[in-house]
Amino acid sequence: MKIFNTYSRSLEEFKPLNAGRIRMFVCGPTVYDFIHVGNARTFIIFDSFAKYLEESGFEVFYLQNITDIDDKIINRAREIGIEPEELSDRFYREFRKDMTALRVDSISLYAKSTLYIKEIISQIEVLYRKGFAYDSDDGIYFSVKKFSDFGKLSGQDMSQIRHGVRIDLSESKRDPEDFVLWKKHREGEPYWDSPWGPGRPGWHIEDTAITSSLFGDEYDIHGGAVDLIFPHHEAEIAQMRSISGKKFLSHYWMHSGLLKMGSEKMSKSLGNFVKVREALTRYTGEQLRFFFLNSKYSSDLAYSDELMISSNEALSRIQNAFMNLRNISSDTGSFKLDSKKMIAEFRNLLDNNFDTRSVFSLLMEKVTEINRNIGDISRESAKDILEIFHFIDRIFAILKTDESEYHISKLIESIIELRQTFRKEKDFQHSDMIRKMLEDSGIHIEDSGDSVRWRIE
RNA sequence: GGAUAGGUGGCAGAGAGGUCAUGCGUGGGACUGCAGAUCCCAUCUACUAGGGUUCAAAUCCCUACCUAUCCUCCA
Repeated sequence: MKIFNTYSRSLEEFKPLNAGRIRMFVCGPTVYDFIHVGNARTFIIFDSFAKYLEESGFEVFYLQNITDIDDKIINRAREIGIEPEELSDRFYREFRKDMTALRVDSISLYAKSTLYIKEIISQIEVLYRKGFAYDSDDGIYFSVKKFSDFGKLSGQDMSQIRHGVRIDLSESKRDPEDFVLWKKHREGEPYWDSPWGPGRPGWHIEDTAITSSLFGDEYDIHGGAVDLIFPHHEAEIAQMRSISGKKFLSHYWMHSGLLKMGSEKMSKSLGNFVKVREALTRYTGEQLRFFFLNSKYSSDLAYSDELMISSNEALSRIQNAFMNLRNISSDTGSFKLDSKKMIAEFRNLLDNNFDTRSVFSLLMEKVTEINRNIGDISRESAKDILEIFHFIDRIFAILKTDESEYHISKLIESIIELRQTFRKEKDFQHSDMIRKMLEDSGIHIEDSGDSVRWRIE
């Protein structure tokens, strides 16, 4: 398997540190609000990648951190008038709900930063003792100058960095590029005791404390979106390698591209974002997954309702073919596909830097072939072809494979269709009656123009 | 100013020296009680511009222009 490693800027043959076992870490969210679909793209990409690694026979420990203490959390909690802990708890739970709805279920452990304060402090102590960190009036800082490889991952020459353009130059730092490891306590903020007095961790140190407790000094894969490369991932490398003295933190660095609204990155600060929670009222988790996975993971991708709709058309064809194959009851038929061969081809493509786009390109061709021959497929042959779809679904989770859930949703959809015919005929007596029946069964209906959205309350 | 990715058909997006990407959309047709689903055909001088290398370049090299991201926080 080949992976594009950001560190070397090249395609490398992937070799796990321990044969058969992979330790993968992906930066998680700061839980101060609902996550948006841009965040979701990254999580879906790495979820699917982890699923593929497992499908390829590796045992994967997939670790994700949860930043549950941070300026944003404190500020937002203050605005609403609740405790930071209450806020982060709430949005951690909301985040997990989103992940479930998006079928992101490959993470072995979600590690909350505040549960690793002890490890964070001991990392800072080591850095301090070794001379990489210094004590200042408002915190403990990492001295970037002391780590000569700083900038290697992002290709930055630290002498060329433009200081003070966007960041306020702090008097407390020796050098502008230094970053904070420990923030000293300020009135009204949560704090923990430490050798430097009460305070709380800086952002970058959480991740290395968590990975070092669970993985040790080194691990296989570190993932995240490109906007985290500098300075976050550089800082992680600097911290951990300064502590361990080793040549690597993660052996492979994988970065996913950004989701764009128009020509700009979707982000909280620009305000041009769509929450996952909102998107899920319009689209299914499978539709969002298919949209995100049907492009190269490392490229930026534009998001819009229009693009979602066209992507959904393609997904429907796949899902319809899948459904039709499952419903075949004929004993005779001459059409066959060699599922073993197809799956081997898919693996080949995925082994090339997780080329999901080519997989779907090939799958679409096969879907057309299947549909063309749908009347000439025996139950036996359909069973074999379905193996292909099961393989696809194990990795991408884009099909509704749960039989009961699938049939119930189909039933609901048929009832809604029936109701639509009444609405079109302006027979509102009957359409309202159907709506009431559905509402009574806990199925909520929302009309908007010609389309109908529904959800189980 | 520096760094890192890019600039591909109406749209979204793969590919990375020679053969069809794929999907959506659009037009036509087949099937069908209607619709839907599905299939077929067409949309085939698409690769930012200008130079160069090569028998052959969207793909390699040079130059220019443009875009995004990072150099606070961000997935």
